[in-house]
Amino acid sequence: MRYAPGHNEATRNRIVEISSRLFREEGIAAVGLAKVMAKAGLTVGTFYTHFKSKDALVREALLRTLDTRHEGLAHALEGADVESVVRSYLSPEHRDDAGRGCAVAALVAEVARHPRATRQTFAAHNAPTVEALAAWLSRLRGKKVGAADAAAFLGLLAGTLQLARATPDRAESDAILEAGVRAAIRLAT
Amino acid sequence: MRYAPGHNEATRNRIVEISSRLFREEGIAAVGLAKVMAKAGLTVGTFYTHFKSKDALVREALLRTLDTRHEGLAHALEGADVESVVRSYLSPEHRDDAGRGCAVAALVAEVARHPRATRQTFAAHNAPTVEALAAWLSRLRGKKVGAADAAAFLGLLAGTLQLARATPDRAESDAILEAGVRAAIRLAT
DNA sequence: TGTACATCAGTGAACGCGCGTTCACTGATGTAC
DNA sequence: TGTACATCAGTGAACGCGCGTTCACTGATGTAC
Repeated sequence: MRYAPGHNEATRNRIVEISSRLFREEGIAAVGLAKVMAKAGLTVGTFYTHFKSKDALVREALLRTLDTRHEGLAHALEGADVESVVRSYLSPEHRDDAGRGCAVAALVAEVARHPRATRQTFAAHNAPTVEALAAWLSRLRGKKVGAADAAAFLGLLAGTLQLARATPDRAESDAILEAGVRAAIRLAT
Repeated sequence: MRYAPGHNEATRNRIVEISSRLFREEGIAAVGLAKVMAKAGLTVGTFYTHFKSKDALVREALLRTLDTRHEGLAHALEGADVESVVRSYLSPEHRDDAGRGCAVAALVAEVARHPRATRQTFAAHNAPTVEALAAWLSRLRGKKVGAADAAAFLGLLAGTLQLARATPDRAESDAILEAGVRAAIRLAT
């Protein structure tokens, strides 16, 4: 069969989107290529006409997810008050839907154990978000907040979300999210 | 061969210690039983005379690691100033030696995706540490700090350590640790 | 207008490998008689 | 004192399975002549 122009890009795109979701939901190691390709309605063999290796897909999925988030973030931080920003990150919805959520919270620990190339992709495409956070925090505090401080702020958000996700008691998990909101507000202002 | 009394316990113990280290270093999924048993100087078959399954070992290793940390912590927090406590957690040494480090930072994201039994073991054996942190923070702030707030504080520490671990540029990673120290001090006092 | 060939995303079977788990067996030492 | 049997941590080979990766092939459509 012959394919419409852009068919290749569209398929490649679909594979990236699907894997990005699955990686965040189940972890990178737990997601096999067969599962990704089946969700894309294709067989495994096709994978290698689009990507050099699983590692290459991992990097692609990471940068896509991080870039997409950054695009949304710049807009979301525009004039938003601290509490609503922090509360939407540390929400039960975000906790319960890791697949559509923050890649840092879902994958940072696993990425830390990946090859340098993966870590570099992660760091490079997380940097714009950290910069945007730094600018936002600077505005809130009325004085210059550096990238490292913004990263620590992101660490608080991601770490607290992870703890909430690992806590089996729902009321306790909700309370951790609330405490995270309080802590983040204290830190941001 | 016949074995000395306590030999069974000693072997079981060794398997738990070794796996606890490897799990924190490489992640639970990435560590096979063959690797654990080889490090213990045994063959894989022996594993099942000591544990029902890999999942059972995971729970055992988690509770052991968390209990051991809690024992050390109560002593470490006794009269220690904020900065030295926080700085020893967010140290380059801790970042670079995950195998001997905090199980929360190393494994919380992976545990969140494990069966409920594992999450319950994790939560139950992490609770004493959170309580000890809450008591310590209460002393520092001069007013009652709840368990959820202490958990958020632990979230800041673990999340920041994870980000530092994933950051390939060493200077940048060091700066994140320093920023984490500042944030934790602000939050604790 | 008709024929031959090129293109290329996708197929599907196979590859070696490591995984968790099972199981018949070993063999040094203990106990029973 | 000597013999028969019980104990039990450890052995090592095998199991089915899913993994990432490879590769000869397909087949609908495009282009060349």
